[in-house]
Amino acid sequence: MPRPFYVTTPIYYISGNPHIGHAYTTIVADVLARSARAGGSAYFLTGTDEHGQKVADAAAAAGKSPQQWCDDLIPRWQSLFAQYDVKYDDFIRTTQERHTSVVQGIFEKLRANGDIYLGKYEGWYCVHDETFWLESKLVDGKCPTCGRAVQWLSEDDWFFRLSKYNDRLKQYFLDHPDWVRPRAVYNEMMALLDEGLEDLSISRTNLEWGIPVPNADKGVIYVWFDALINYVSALGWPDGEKFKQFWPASVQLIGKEIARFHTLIWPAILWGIGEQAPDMVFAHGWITVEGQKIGKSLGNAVDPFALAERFGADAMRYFLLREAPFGSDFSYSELKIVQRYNSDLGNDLGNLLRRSLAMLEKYRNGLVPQAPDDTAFGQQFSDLPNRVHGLIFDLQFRDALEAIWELIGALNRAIDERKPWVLFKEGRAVELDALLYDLCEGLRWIAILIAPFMPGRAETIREQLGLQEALEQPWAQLQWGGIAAGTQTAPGDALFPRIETAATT
RNA sequence: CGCGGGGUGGAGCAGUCCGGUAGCUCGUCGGGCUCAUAACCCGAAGGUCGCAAGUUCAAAUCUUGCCCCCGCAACCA
Repeated sequence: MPRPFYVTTPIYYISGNPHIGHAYTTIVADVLARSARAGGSAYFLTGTDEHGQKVADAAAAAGKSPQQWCDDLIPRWQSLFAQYDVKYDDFIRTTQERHTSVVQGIFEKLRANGDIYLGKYEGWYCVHDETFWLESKLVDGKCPTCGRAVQWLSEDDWFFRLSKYNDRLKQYFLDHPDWVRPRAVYNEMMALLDEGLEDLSISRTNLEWGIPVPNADKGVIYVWFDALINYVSALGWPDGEKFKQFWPASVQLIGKEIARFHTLIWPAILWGIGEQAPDMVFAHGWITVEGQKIGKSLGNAVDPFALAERFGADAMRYFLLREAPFGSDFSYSELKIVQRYNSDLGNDLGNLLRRSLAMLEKYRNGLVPQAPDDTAFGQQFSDLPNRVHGLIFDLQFRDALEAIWELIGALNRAIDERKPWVLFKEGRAVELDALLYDLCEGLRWIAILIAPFMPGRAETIREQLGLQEALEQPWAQLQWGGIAAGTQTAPGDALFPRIETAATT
């Protein structure tokens, strides 16, 4: 029985509508969770981050209370994930009582042991934007966003004694060189540790939308301190059954811009309350549009709903994980999606299913023949499931998909080389049966292996093959020869109908 | 000297940590096949791996300098 697998996404800050990047991270987590479930138990957490100034501002602009604003937006996020076939186990909202009580509990515990203390927070402050600015950010001594004069503000805030954990963090990084990935992010965080960490202000007295500092007459807890704790509050820290079962997290997925919070501050908080740091934090890259970062200010945000509708959840999931090595930025364009769709999904995979079942239908009335004695494919690909499995849990999704496509390529090649139409015409039944069997069995493997990536189409393949078994099964036990002779197949519509566009013709 | 990432055949990328005949996908050109979603299979052309110097028997890969592009710098995955 493998160790229980716990994967998290960042909780998404709901100051606006979701974009394709939010879908991306969540899909990756879903692929990991589905893969883990096939071999054991897994828990997959996502959710929303609902406190802080920006949410308060956005709500005010819409004439709503912050809570109402969040409540109204939640369905938008949940329907996004549903549209991409994401099956999370829990969806946490930082405004839920189960979360706020844990945050306050952790605050209290850290204050009791001296890791949280009262100090002074000082800096340049723009009253209009309600934002603190570093001296270096000021433009001509004025607010860089609104141009108004700034004032020197100093308030009493609660501080987290982050500096105390600098050495322990550094040692932890040295002892666990793979705990932060990819390498570039690890190096960047190490550089910050070498510079030395300063204590962190974790309360705001000028803000009301947040979790109140416990046993204090004013102030709310800094939104990041609040947000990070979701990963354990959702499990019912400190005594929840799920917490005992699943913590520490196996993989925490984040975007690279929030690496410092997750790899420096988060472990320190955990250590402060006597818990373990997660096994791995993986900071993935950005989806860019023609090399430019996606952002509302740039007006190039990509609507994930429209993409799912146009290409389908499975094709989008495939594209996002196949296009670039996980961890790197990659440039998105609809033309690229169409090309991947047509070549990899339509031509290679869809067409393989179609031509295989068409021949089986024509030559053998759609019935899977006897398994051959000679299993060249079984030999050649016996290691494939373990290989793919290993690559997935090493978060090398692109390589995992390429490995699966090697089998698809080999099957397409076998058809050309062994010419079943000739075998049929010449009555060479043994050879024909052997090939047809291998094609069906290969497709069964493919359905099982791609299921975490493309759960919908994998299921379609399963149905067309006439398989009775569920696709979610331990890969280690996958053996060539699993599809039973006599299985009635049912050819259907094209798996990925070709998309014709001006650019592809 | 704020931190970091990147510059590889027409396009998009891998490979760079642990030097050893430059790889993948798409596109292009030629051929094959007819089971199939004008799909599939085989072959070919095409790169002084940003520039320069250095280390080495050997550098895309290590060192140094320079040029260009792009992110980040307390709340954008």
